[in-house]
Amino acid sequence: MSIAGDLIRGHTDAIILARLMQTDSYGYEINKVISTLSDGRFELKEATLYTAFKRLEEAGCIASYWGDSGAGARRRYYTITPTGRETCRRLLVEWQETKLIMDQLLKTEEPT
Amino acid sequence: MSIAGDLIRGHTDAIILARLMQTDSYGYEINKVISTLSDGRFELKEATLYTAFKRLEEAGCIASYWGDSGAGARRRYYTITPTGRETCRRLLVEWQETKLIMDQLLKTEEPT
DNA sequence: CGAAGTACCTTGACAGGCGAAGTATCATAT
DNA sequence: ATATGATACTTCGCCTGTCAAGGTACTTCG
Repeated sequence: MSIAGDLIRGHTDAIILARLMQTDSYGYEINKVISTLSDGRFELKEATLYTAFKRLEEAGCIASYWGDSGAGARRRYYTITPTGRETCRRLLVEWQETKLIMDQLLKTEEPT
Repeated sequence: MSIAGDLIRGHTDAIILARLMQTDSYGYEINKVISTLSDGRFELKEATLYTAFKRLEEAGCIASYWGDSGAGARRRYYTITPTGRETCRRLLVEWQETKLIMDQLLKTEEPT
């Protein structure tokens, strides 16, 4: 992985929820979308992803149901709950804030 | 803390190195600077900070020396090494990249 | 003297990411 | 038939970084 795992830590939930804001989906697909959207530079490992699903479901942010498998194994679809939407919005705001603060903290006046 | 610790996770090293790019400093002061620059919204806990110093020193990114204490206890100053500068530059680039990718991943078309 | 500010350090618990390994289904090629 | 590869989910256990808590030590001020 080009971008280390610790950089995504704390953002996994936000990423997953943001995906589910668009449409219901399932693990395998979400992983692919993330990979695609990031040009292959971000990648959630399966273990990470499914752990996150479990965590989010326990937190009431998402709900799951078994869906039809187009081709291959059965799929467990996830849908975002109202709580999840709210959490997602909060996380998005936090991300915007984090960006600003980080930019401030990382500012250097190193002579070129 | 308004911004959860996990959001900075993986960025601590970058923050510290960026500070040391400006000037030599010591733990207590760096913590204050971070707090000031972020309007009190980011805060590295002491344990985290000193753990990071240790990690960075072992990695050859920083070096330390005992300095004079203006008032109060003795201070262990840290200075950034060439390796540290290089690491810092890399982390800054990674941060820029992370921002772009995250923005991409968090994009939602939620109707207002 | 005692309290408060400055300054550093360590231990142990906890949580999240992830390598690894396993299970199961279906399509396609051999 | 059977093997391979893509699809798809799950669990276990390790590793690493954060942090609460507690400790040490010096200086200044009342």
